[in-house]
Amino acid sequence: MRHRSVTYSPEATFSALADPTRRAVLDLLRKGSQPAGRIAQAFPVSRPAISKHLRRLRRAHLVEQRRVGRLRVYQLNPEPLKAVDSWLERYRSFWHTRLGSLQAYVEAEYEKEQSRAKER
Amino acid sequence: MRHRSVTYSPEATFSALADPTRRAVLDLLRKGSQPAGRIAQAFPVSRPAISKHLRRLRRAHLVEQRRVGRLRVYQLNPEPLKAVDSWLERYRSFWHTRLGSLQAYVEAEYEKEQSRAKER
DNA sequence: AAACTATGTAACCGTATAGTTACTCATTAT
DNA sequence: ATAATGAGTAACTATACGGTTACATAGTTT
Repeated sequence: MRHRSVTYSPEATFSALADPTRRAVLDLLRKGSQPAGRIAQAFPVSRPAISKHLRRLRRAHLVEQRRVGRLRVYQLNPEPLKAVDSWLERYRSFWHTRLGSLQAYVEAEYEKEQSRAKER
Repeated sequence: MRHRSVTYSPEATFSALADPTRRAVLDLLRKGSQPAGRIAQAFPVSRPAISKHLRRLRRAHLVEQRRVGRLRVYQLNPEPLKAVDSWLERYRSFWHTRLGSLQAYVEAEYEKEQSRAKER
């Protein structure tokens, strides 16, 4: 059951990561799993607010929840972050090779094409 | 002027990337810079909608705009993605080393501490 | 079983977002 | 000069979001 082989929607992942509080929660969980209440203590917002952030993180599979007595212990799940990492892959070439200049070339090419097009 | 040494807010970057249309625009620009109109043609939504997406991408510094005649040519700027990449860095250890088991340990430790705490 | 505790949900509010159509502005073509 | 074209902005609408307080639920203590 630990390996459900889920596909993580970049949709859910990126929008979960868009909120600073949620990123801070993840950072906190890097240092170890914690129950909801203790997580909430680390933030100036109300506990229900954190509860909602945790739900969003859960739906994005960025955290997993285990019930321990009346505690709900949250644990970081880095899988969706791996997905982000591999999404970034296609852009890596852009900062590793000098592709800016190539881009400039493509642009120039396009603009030439544009002017040619005008002459039908 | 090309090197303004800007700091990219993960805030702006992640929320820009949260929208599938905007990610698609970036993917499109990977293949070369294009004017706004041509970008818009690639999508089923109205041109003003794309215009607004482009503004958001601009504010996130994920694209740059150059005016060429009456065209506005958009070019991908991978810098903020590099920032995302380095934000991810701190999580890489989580999927490279086997930290899951360590986490389990920390949890157990915490729970023990909890029970001890009860006894004042 | 009654009281307490941890956590999630409901209902509500204000603001942001993505989309639309209508309009404006600047540049190119006639 | 006038028309046409590319692109951004304005105004509006519906929905999502983050926050709040009040309430519900489940487990733990006494």
